Amino acid sequence: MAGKRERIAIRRIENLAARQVTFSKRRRGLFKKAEELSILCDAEVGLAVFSATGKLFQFASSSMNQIIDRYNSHSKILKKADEPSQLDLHEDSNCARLRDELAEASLWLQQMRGEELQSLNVQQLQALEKSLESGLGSVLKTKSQKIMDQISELENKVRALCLQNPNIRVGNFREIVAQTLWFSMFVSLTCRSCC
Amino acid sequence: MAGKRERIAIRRIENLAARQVTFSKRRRGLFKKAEELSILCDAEVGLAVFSATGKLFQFASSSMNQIIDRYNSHSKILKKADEPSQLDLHEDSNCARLRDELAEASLWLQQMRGEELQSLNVQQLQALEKSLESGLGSVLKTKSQKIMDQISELENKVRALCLQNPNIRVGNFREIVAQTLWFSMFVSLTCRSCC
DNA sequence: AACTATTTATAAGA
DNA sequence: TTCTTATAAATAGTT
Repeated sequence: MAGKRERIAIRRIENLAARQVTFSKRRRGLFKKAEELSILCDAEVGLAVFSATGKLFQFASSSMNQIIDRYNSHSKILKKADEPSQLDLHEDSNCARLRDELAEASLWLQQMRGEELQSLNVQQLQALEKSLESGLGSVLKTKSQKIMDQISELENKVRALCLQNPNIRVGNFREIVAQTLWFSMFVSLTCRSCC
Repeated sequence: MAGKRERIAIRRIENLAARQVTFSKRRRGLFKKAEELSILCDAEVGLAVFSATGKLFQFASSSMNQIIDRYNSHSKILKKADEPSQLDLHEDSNCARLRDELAEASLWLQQMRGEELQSLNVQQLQALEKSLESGLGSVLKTKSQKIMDQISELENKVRALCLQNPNIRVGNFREIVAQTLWFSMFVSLTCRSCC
């Protein structure tokens, strides 16, 4: 019949076939639990497994590169005074400062894009929200202005054409444009908050 | 008596305390299984877990750096090979590259804050707008979640107090809180988009 | 942190 | 490999 199961000791399985079967089964179980942990507990999880034959299996709740980046920035802090890496050995203080500044700027960028927010408290989130809203306002204003500029430019071109061609009257311009697809697109781009 | 256990759905545990307990339990289980797999099946295993609060937990059957190196050399085949690795470059050019990246990151930050927008065209402004909106959405979501966590934490504390003090009924909690300044603040912070 | 009723993972066999 | 099943192991809810 099926499995009279016994507990096994945790050491290398000598039999190749058994080792491969166990690898396949336990690998699936491990990846499943990794994913469950990331979902249930809102954790970022990265898992890489190389089989004895060299094949790579991986799981990442976000992306493996993002997790490796986060890992590096974390462990960099932990081993500040430890053995300096090859890069750090020849690095002058100016370069190190650049690195710190870049790390800080990157974190800010990530947070403005909505990542890495868990370490912020409610007040900090509130401040970030303000900043994003203000930035969004400026962007919308600039975009509208550029679109209006483009419209005036077009208007000038049409006016110039009209001077050469008396069959078209300048006063018609807005009406003509209003009937075109372009104008409705402009409107939808410009007035996103009001309509 | 102890645990009448039910199966749970695999999605984010809303209650903060329960989430933390489960994280702690399942994390231990996951790391144990990762180690067992590496020993039983002679595999190289690397596992990194960031808690929702940003804390790092890791396991590596050899060393994490070795595993990251091996991962990179594996996945490098899949990626475009024209990307110059920072290890291949001399320190000076590495430092110069840092400077460039910092300059670019700074410009991005400025632009997300609504400065230096004149050099962007309408399409780029549109993309920036999308990014800001998405970031703002995540920030709002995270903020709401943290506030709800704080509320359930408070709720748990009140519930505990009620158990010790029979004069207060648990059912009154929301009504009591609803009368306080705090609750109205919570509501205004949480429901900015709906009210 | 401990306790257990249950669910889940899996070792061995088919 | 895949399925089955007895059993070991993990863990959800409680204390």
